Amino acid sequence: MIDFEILKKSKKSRARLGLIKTEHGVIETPSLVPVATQAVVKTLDNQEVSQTKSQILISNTFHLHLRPGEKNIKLNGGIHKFMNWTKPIMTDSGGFQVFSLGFGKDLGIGKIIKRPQPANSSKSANVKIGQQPKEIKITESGVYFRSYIDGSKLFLGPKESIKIQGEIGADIIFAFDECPPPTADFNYNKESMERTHRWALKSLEAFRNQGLKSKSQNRQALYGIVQGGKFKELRKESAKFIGSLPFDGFGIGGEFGDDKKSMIKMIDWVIEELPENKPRHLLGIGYLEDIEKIIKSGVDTFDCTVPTHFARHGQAFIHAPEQSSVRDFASGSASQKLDISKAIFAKDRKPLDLKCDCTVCQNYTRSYVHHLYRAHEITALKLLTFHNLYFFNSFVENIRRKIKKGLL
RNA sequence: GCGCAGGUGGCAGAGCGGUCAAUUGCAUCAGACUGUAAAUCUGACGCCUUUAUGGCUACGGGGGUUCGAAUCCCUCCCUGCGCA
Repeated sequence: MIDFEILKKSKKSRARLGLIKTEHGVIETPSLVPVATQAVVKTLDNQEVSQTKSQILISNTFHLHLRPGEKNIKLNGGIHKFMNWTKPIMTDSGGFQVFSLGFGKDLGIGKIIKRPQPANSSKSANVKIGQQPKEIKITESGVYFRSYIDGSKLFLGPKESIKIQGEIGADIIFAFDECPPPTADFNYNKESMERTHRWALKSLEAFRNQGLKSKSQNRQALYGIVQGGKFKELRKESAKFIGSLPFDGFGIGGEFGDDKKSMIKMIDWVIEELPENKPRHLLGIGYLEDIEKIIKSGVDTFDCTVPTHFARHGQAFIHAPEQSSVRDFASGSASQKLDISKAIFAKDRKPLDLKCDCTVCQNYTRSYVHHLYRAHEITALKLLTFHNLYFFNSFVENIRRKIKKGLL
C-alpha cells in the first residue's frame, strides 16, 4: 500500500505538492520517474542514478518477464534487491508494448503524431475497429505476443500482468491496458477503452486475490489506467469509470493529440474527473517544455524516456540563454538542448550546461564529451544520461519550490 | 635492374566492355526520437542548373581498340612484395 499526502494545493492552478509514501521511502511530488525498462537506467548504476536526484524509477513487466523472468527476480529477493535500488519502483504493466510492438511497429509511429501525414502515407490511415496488428493479437482476455529475443509465443493479460508484477515486487504497479495507436478512430478507441476497463476490473480482482493468498495485506499499490484517445467523450467516460474503482492511484495513458494545446486539454478532461485524494501518474510524457504545464494540470508523477534516451543520441538539455549557434529546443522556453555530436563543440571548453552543478558539468568540458561521443565511447552516453537526469530532476525540484512559494 | 601484384569518389574497398556518377562500410552534414524492439533510425554526400528518363567532369597520366571503356591493348609515372 501507499499513502498519499497532499501538502499544498496551488491557488493558481491544479498543481499540488505532495508525498507518496511507500515501503521503500517517500516521493516528493510532483516528480519525474526515470525509466529503467530492464531494471536499469541505461548506462548508469544505482548510485549514479541516486546522485541525479531521482526518487523513483519505472521498470517494465513485459521486458522483465522475457528476461530475466519474474521467477529469477523473486529468487533475488524482488526487484529492489535485484538491482540494488532501495528507493521506490513502479512497473508498467506491458500495456505500452501492446502498442509499441503492435500498431506502433506496423506503422512506424510513436504514440504522438506531430505533423499531419501526407494523404498517401500509410501512417495517415485510420486504424479501425476489428483491425489487428501484424505481429501481436489482441483478444478479450489479453494479448498474444512473440518474444523479440527468441520468437517464442507469450500471452499477457490482466491476470498474468498482475501476477508477474507481484513477483517482480515493485511498490506501485499498473493495471494491464491497451495503449491504442494515435491513428485509431473513435470506434476503435471506444472498443479498446471498454476492453481496457474490463481489464481494469480483472486487474483489481487478480490483485485482491494475490493479497489474500499471501495472507498479508498486499504491500504493493495498484494504479488503474485511463484511456480514451483524443476523444473528449471517451476520456471523460474512462476517467469517471477508472476513477470510481478502488485503485490506489491513476495512470493517464494513450495519445494526447498532435499539438501541445490539445495535450493539456486532454489531461484536463481526465483530471477533472479523477478523485483528488489519490495520486495521478501521466504515462510516458515529459518533454521539458511540457513538464510545467502537465504539473499545472494536476499531474503528480510522470515518466518519460526523453532525458535518458535523448542522452544516448547525443542530446544534452541545458539552461537558456546560450550562444546563437545552439538551436532552441522549444521556442520561448527557458531551456535548450545541445547536440554534442556537432563539430562546433570540438574545441568548446565550457561545461555542457553553464548553470548546472552536477558532477558532469563540474568536471568535464563539451570538448571532452564531444570527443567521447564521436569516438563511440560508452562513457559519453553515461555522462550525458547523468547530466540530463540531474537536469530534469532539478527542473522539477524547482517547480516544487515554485508551488511551495505560491508562484505556480 | 628483373619478376609478381596493384593504382576507383575524404578513407577503406567492390565493380572488370553497355543497365556506372559507380555496391558496401567508415567519416562528414542534416533531421527524427514522449508508459525504451532504441549507444537507434531516416535523408544527403563529384560539380552545375530551368531538379530532370537534364548537362558537365570523373575510376593514376597519355595514347589506342570499339557504336560504346573504370573495365581490353600500348606506354609512362607511382606503390607494395619477392629476387638480384
